[in-house]
Amino acid sequence: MGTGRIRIKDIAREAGVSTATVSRVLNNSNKVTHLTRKKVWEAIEKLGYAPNHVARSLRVKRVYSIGLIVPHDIDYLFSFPYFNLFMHHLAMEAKERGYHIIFTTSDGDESVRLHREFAMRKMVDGLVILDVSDNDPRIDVLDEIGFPFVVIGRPEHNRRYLWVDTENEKGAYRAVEYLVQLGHKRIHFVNGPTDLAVSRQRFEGYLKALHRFGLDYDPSLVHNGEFTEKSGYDVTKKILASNKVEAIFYASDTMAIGGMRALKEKGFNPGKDVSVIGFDDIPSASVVNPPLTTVAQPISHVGSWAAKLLINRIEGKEVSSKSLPVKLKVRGSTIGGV
Amino acid sequence: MGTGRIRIKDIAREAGVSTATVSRVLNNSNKVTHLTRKKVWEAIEKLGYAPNHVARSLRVKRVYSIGLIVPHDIDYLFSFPYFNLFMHHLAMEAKERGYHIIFTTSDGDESVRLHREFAMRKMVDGLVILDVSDNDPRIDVLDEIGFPFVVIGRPEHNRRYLWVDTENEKGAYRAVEYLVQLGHKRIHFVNGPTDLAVSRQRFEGYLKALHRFGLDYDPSLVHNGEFTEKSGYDVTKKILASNKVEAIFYASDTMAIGGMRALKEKGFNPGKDVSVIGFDDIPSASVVNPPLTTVAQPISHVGSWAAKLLINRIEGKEVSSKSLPVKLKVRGSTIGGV
DNA sequence: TGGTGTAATGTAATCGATTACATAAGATGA
DNA sequence: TCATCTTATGTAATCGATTACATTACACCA
Repeated sequence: MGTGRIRIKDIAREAGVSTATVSRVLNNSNKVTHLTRKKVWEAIEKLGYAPNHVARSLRVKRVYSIGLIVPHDIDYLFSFPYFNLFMHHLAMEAKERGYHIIFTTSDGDESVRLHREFAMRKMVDGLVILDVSDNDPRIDVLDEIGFPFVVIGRPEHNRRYLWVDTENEKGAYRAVEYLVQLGHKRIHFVNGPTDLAVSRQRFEGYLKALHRFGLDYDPSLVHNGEFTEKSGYDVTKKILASNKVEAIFYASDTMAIGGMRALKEKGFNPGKDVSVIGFDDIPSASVVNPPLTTVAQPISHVGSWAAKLLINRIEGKEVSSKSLPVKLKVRGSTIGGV
Repeated sequence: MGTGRIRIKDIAREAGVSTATVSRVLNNSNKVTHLTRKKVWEAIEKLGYAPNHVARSLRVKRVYSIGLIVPHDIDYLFSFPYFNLFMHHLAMEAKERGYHIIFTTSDGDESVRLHREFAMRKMVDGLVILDVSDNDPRIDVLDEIGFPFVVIGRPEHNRRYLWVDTENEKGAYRAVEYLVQLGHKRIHFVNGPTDLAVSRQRFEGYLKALHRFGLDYDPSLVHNGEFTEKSGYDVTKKILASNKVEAIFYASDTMAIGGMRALKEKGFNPGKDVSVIGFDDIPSASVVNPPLTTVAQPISHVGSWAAKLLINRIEGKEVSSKSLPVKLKVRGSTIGGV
């Protein structure tokens, strides 16, 4: 029957104790008699009290929430695979530790200002940084303030901060390795934007695999686009205009799906006369035709590890960055696949 | 160079005014001289100050955030179409008004407790209720406390609360109407769970269209499942075991995608010898083969209207619930489609 | 010149919890 | 029995802003 207008003072009066004691009961301080504890809980039940979170936060200087500021351009939204899966696992792990997520969107320009504001106004205890690029100004800002954050991805090797990443290099390596095993020799690579670390890491894996299996690196086989369906389509059209193709490795599933559309339009039959591999394993990957062979990212683990590490840092515990394993899923889009 | 340890007091001292005046400048009170305003802003810039959001919230009794508590079972996650699109537009509209989203997950059992807690502890100013069912206890709880909320969907006609909904009935009507126009007479309907209002409303539209076009209602053509790919697959298998099929209307795209898989396994060719229509227009709908004809929901508008209405209610403005229009998108899964 | 009204600013209470410090009540031992 | 120590509880300061109310300064007019 609580209307929410009950304060700790009311509970103290009702139970015949001081507010300090009520607070101690609420926070499980051990220095309270069993009897008083009982009286206090009875009063709480009777009046329907729940402590005001804001007042508590002000005093303890912690809001028990972590911030997630997501660029709201639509491309990004659908290109970051499983975005809500990531977010759910972030939130679940956070809740486990008594935190929740504060979510907002930003367009590119205001993103830095928004991160700074979240930190300076103490709206959250820590921030998750998505979609990081080289020399990301958000990182400088947070570093300068000394505010806790964790980066999804790993932009530069010489920077020291907390990150959670997937094995991008190894994933690309595995994809190329598999294509080589199928007998392919000319392996096209449709990569993401060059200024993203992910792209560089996947390119590195591509290169290493070529080298390992004695294939020459041919720059004309490597193309950079955006992580979108349209870009995959466009780049593939361009490839088809001037090249023979036997195998294409796309740095994202959305690109690969666009690419398959272009291939089919030109009369190709992925999985029969051309091999296509994607990266991510988004939900659509298994429902397109043919089902897409891809390098699966452990997105849910990325989410929970991000929460775990960030909260550890917030609470002053020992932390170290984490790289999570990827896995090749063979489906129908590669020759001889399922 | 702000370390975030600057308080309003420091600004007051630096600018040679009182904290009250600083506060007035920050909140754009008109009763401040141009000169003092300038002095205060200079001090703010110089010391790198940003007001503490928690302290402000405590005083003004508003946290400028709205809560979104999402069930974390994976089925729901992928069956609610465009979940992140909804969420982004919710967040964008909210930000426009100076609010952000507090996001957390719950499993079924704790959901009611969590909603109550968010309200009672004043962790948010209002709540968005997703995935509502008949006699939803969350609604009773919030009503009793007198806490602002907006429901996505419209469970019962005799209840009075704020909701945002799409034209489910009209959408189903349009789907059936289109199938009839294609010449179909036996129209299967694979609906969602019977206890959801959405299901009832779509069923109502199905019935009305049948009636309007002089077709008899045959209960054996109507089936209830879950809004998942697997359920769509299973139900379709069952249908195929005992029925001839010419047209199937699925109450969700994920179901329709599962259904098409079952149809193809049995040698059917959607778009050629059988018509399939979905509902939602999720991203996958346009990439499956054949592309899915479907009733598109204006999810982004649902998000922004939810924010708009809820914030209006929070701020004591006039509000009324909103029903948003759907639209049939003809693609390749219906005979004669694109 | 003095009274009155208005605009700008200051003082201090307030929001609702937590917690440092003070105190009271028992327990213990000589 | 009394000094001492321990444990439970209370008192009041505190977190960092906003704002009701008080005050000052000045303009205006009779």
